[in-house]
Amino acid sequence: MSKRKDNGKYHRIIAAATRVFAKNGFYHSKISEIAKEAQVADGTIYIYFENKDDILICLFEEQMKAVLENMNHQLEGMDDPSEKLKTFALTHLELIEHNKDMAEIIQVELRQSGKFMKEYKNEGFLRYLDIIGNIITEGQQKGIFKAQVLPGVAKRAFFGALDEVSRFWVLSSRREYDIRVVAEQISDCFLAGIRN
Amino acid sequence: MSKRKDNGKYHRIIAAATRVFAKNGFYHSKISEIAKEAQVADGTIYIYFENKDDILICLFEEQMKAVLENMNHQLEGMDDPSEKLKTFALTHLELIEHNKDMAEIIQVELRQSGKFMKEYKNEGFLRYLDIIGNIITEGQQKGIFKAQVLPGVAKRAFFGALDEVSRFWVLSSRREYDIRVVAEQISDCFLAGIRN
Amino acid sequence: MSKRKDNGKYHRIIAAATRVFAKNGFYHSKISEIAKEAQVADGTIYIYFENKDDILICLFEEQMKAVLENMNHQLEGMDDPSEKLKTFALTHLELIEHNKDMAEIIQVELRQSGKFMKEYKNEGFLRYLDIIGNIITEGQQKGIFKAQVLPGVAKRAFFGALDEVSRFWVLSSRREYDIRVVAEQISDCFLAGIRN
Amino acid sequence: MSKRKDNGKYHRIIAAATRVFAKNGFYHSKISEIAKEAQVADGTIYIYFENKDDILICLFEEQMKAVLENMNHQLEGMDDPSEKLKTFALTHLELIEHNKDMAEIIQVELRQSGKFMKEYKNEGFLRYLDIIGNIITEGQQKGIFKAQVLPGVAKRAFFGALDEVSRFWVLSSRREYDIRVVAEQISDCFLAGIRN
DNA sequence: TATGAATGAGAATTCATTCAT
DNA sequence: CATGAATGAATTCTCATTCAT
Repeated sequence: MSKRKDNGKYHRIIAAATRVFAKNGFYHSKISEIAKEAQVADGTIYIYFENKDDILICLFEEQMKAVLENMNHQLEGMDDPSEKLKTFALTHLELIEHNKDMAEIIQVELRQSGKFMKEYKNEGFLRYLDIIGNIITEGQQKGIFKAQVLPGVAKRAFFGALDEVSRFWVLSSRREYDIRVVAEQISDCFLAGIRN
Repeated sequence: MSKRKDNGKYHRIIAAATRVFAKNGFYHSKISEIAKEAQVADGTIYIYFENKDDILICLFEEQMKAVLENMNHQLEGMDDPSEKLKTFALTHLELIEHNKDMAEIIQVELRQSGKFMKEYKNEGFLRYLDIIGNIITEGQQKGIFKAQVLPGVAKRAFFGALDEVSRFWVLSSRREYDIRVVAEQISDCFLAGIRN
Repeated sequence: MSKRKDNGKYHRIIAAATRVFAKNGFYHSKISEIAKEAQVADGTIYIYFENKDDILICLFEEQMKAVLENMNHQLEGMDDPSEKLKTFALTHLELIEHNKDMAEIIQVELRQSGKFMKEYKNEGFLRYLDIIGNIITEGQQKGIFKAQVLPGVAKRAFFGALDEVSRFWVLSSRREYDIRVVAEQISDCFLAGIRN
Repeated sequence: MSKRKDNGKYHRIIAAATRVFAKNGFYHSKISEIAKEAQVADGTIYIYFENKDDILICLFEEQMKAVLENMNHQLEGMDDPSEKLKTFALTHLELIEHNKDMAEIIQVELRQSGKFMKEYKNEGFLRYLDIIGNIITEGQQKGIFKAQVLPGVAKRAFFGALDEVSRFWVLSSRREYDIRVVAEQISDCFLAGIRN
């Protein structure tokens, strides 16, 4: 595909941007800093990305793809909806723990509206939410979960609980509680709340 | 640090900024637009605020103060921790519903790290969370809530659930579910999860 | 109209741009150089002009207005179309001689198409041409000039003759012929050509 | 200075550049667009041309050579200076009509000073002008044209008249008058003006 | 010769902030 | 206190040119 190098420049830039955005925030990050971090010329970035915004979007989609695959892989072969939710919670928090930079960007930067989010239909995220929604629906069909629970609300509530807990994690950077304990508390509570 | 020599101007600027920030996002909002919206000269803003960041912080604290007062007022005279949590949920969502601009800013803009959050110790928010924490502790002391629940985790989980649901609200701008139903679903589920 | 200075900044910028554009050509002129030449900050230019292109357009229109007024003033009170044409030629060349910078810009820069000319309907110039056209028509009505001459062609031919001669002037910067002689040669030849 | 190792590539680039420059103007044309239009790699252009400026210069000289040859060929065998001038006018306008792209570049782009024209001694053009000059001198020697006419001025006036008329042609793209009529009007007028 | 990915100098433009009035 | 014209630092993005293949 190329004559000269190309030593994974695309991914090097994504990786560099992840670090830089996490450190400074999107709006305080300079293209030149990302370029330096990626060991690439400023102009090179514009070969691989449309503009600064595009880096953030690609970064997010790239990551969301991996996150979705990983989550689906973890849930594969599971039958019990309750177990699935527990696994979801633990997997999510572990992910956050192991990708603090990424987590911070997703939680903090990508939530910005500023010509973002509003127009950018965040499909990856919606599919992530739907994994939870589907588990809940499945549980209701199996008669395990209360029928009156609204999956559209519950999936957001469950995700929101995990997210807020992990935001605390990411931003505070001190680990007050063990991740397994936190995951358990949240999934147990939630399950107790929706189980018949 | 900002001179609060009222006159109306201070609050007019806060109100204008709320609208402008909500519309464009913090980083895409211009001081000059806020000034125009507040019917004030650009320079005047610097009499009442240190700089652009300061507007956002003041805006947030001003609002947080009101939110806290309102919430405490709603909970005043209540005894049953379960009722309190239900009231918290409903009050929070009603607040969001009636202050979309404000809600968007708090949820979206203030979460930005970019030289924010990290240094800015968001005490108002922490006190808001502690209202939930205190209710849970109280419930545990009364033997109503499970003792093994960690209030530090649970308060964030509960808030996170409400917050994610309301973000959906704010950003989507369509009202798929009734607020009272949503509040009930979340508090019922949570209560079922932590009650003995 | 202003609190602080404003010492003719608009015209100072126009004047500076005239010099800078004439020296470097439009595309090799930097805003910062114009700013320095005008003793103004770079940003100040954007208070008075939309962008770099706008400077050139305003510069041209400003000048065209003056040129038109001057020409109309010179022709005022004249009756004989032949005399008028002679006066036009002399006035035009004198103008060029006294405003070399301006002349160079109009002749060279403004002719650029590059997103220019094509869209920018150059009304000032058209009105300038029409002065010639009207003189010719008038002469034809008076029976002095040949009826078969097409004013729409002749006005351009006459102007083109003057223009090409003066381009030579401007670009060569050496004065091979006296301006009065040149003006006379051209108007005499042209008049001999169209007179009955 | 440019290697003319033909292959077709050299002329393909010239032809592509002609189209691209005419469409966008020199400064808004990108090497990469010319390369694409010529079906050649960007780098290949630098094998045949020194730099972007060089393309324009070569383009111009290449064209001027053809124009000169064509004009000399048309005038070959003619004796009467008047006939020659008429032929010059018609040939010139026909050329413009059949090479609008080329015409636009010569008229518009090449007139730019921008580190051009001033240093670039445009010999082709001067020789083109001299064809006119020589015809006039010849006519004067034969006693047909007025002796007091300055050939150095008259050649520019005649060319300028044709040029301005054809600029109108090129830029307006609508054909208000027939080319033969226009050529006739201009040469007739000019001849009437200089003939004894 | 031919290629086209990579380079990086360069410039236009923005906008928070200041300060003379 | 209020104003808003002026400032100029800061940053994105472009594109001619190079050079390893």
